[in-house]
Amino acid sequence: MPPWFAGLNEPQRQAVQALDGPVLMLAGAGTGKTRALTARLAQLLWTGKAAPHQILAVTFTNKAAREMKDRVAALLGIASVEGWWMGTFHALAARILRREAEAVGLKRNFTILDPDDQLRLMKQLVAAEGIDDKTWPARLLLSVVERWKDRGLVPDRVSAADAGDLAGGKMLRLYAAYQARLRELNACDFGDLLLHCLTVFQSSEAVLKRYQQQFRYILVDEYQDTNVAQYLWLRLLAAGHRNLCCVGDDDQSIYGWRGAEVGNILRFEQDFPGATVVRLERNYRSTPHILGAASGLIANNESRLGKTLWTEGEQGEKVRVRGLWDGEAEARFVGEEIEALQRKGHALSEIAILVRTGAMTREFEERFVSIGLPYRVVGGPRFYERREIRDALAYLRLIAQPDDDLAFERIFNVPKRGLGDAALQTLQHLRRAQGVSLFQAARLAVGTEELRPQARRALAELVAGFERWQAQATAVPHPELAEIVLDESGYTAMWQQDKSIEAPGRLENLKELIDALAEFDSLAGFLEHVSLVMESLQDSGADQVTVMTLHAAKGLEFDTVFLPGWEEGLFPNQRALDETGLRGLEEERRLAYVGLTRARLRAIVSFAANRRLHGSWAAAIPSRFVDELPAAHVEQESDQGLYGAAAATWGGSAFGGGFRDWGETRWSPGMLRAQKAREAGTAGRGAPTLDLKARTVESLPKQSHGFARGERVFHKKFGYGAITEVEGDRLTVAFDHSDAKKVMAAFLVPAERAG
DNA sequence: CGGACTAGGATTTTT
DNA sequence: TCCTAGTCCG
Repeated sequence: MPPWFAGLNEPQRQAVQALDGPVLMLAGAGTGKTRALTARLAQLLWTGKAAPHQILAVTFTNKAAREMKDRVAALLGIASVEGWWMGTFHALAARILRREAEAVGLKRNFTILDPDDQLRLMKQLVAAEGIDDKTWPARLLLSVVERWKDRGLVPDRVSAADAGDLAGGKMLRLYAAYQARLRELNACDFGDLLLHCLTVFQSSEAVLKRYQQQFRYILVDEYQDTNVAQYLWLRLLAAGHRNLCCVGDDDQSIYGWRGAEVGNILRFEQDFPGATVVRLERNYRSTPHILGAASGLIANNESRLGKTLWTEGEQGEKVRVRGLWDGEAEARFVGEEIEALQRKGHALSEIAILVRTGAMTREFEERFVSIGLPYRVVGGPRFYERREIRDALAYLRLIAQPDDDLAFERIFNVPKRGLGDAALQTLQHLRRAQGVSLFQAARLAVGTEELRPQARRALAELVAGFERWQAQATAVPHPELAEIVLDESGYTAMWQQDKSIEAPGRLENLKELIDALAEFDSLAGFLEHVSLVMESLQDSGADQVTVMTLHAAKGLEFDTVFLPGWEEGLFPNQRALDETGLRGLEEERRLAYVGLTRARLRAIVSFAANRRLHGSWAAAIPSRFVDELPAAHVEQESDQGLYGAAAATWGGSAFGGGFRDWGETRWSPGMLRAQKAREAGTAGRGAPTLDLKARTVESLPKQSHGFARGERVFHKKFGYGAITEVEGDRLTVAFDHSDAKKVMAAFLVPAERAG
């Protein structure tokens, strides 16, 4: 028996051995999915059922593809497996489309547009079609196009009903114009990579058959995050040998907002009759308490296949739930907890803070900087999205592909050479009239009186530069060429003269770009890589805490996971709720599930009663997800005595009373103290009620705050006001000097006791 | 053309 | 509150 079977459990072995026919591997969080997958690939090669080039393996990210390649090679005891088709949908589709480009009216050296270019293009077209961009922002219309592409819809397949009155009824025309313009530019956007592939496959039986025959075995990871276009792409390719293995977890589908269809995985058995379904339910990652909390939470979702994750081992620590005054306090709390862990010898690299929105990282960054805690933020501005990198790339793109008008527009006045809107308008006019590219138009304009002498001179120099660089491209090694281009264009000089603090870093990044360039055989190869692999080059081995979004955390695991910001509106995110209702809510819940299941040993959920959003303060209510965590696996904590007046009303339960079914009522000593203080009318400002042991409570009585409608109250942040509504311990207060707000009773004191 | 100012908007994001 | 994109004026 080959070595990769060692240590696999029964379902995992089944997943490895069921090589033929359709297979659905339902792999819960932390159930050793990657292990089974790599073993399966090794098994395919080892049994001789397929050569590497006959296996199509699709992953969600480039990183995942790399890791899988390395792991399979390691299993087989070789340095690397050459020649197989492993990568993301987009990378694989691009590889196919490069060969078949002519069939969809593109040249083989087509450009893959980045999101910035896409938006710029859409803006131009919105203006050209006479659509009011105030009512119909290009951003929105672009996302409409993207969603259509996600569903595999080319312009003439979109129904009038789908288009509705979008863009004032001009949406279909706009989509067609967008596609037409992309063809003129010899360019594709990301969605097109798949969409054009589908067109190729559907229009040529022979071509499709060739690929069907080649790919004897197809394997897809993260199937729950595939969209319709990807599903169709797979179905076409798999129709030949029917050896399709899809791996995923419906409970971890979190990309619906960008077109992913959980339905793909839910429907698999109907789509591929006779499919073998393997369930990996034994979790090797988390403690029973963490797993229990996560399972209880996700059980609130309706649309799921349902799994029963189990694990052996010690119960471990309960999931801690902690309420705090505001975001700042929350960051302080997390910082302190991390320092405590650090003192006990825990590695910072085993600690992560998973936030719902990117903006939330800031509060933690500020805190960590001030206490000197090493951290890194994953995500954020990616290397290839930096301005200087994108500018440099635009130069290189224009050398490789002179029809790339978007690249031309980007750099024709960067560095500033006295060319502006007027000059561009002239060139655009010429471009349209002559049916040529902007670069060609520029070349033409140099020989006319169309432009002012100054602009003409500048443009002539630019055109001459590009002609020279294009000629050099064949003779000079490409990293060197890049250096020449950046020097001669004045781009490097521009940043050298820039006195801002970012300038040196930008020059540094440009150097890095040149280094990266050297790792590729050709300029074209490099540009392909750049457009398909938009990941940052960060991966320092330093011992630092990781801060990132929940989305970015998918597939990762840590000993300790902090989950801050569990507040209604923030998480579940109000916008997700508004836009997709129950579907959105369930996706948010899956996101919470993903977050919890990242933790191996401990998870700490927190929420704040007040949060600053877009500059203004908002009172927050604990997330419904907090209520949904099963009491048996949760330890609830809250602050008291920390916020002066607020502590006095602790008995009213800032964070406890809102929880349903929290088991039997138990009063902690601290609560009793606070309650007594309240009854006695002595606000506990500064009262030493902070007692670590006393803070743990399992249940809090409801309606114990004793506030009534009409009562005058004082709130530390909002000042005086009157209660207009009471819903449990959530009160609506009409503040004298602020709008009416929902606040937690615990943060109110009767007005007569304030001050 | 380019710097300064102002108004609006502000999830999640890999490819 | 903070950032960016668009507008206005020198």
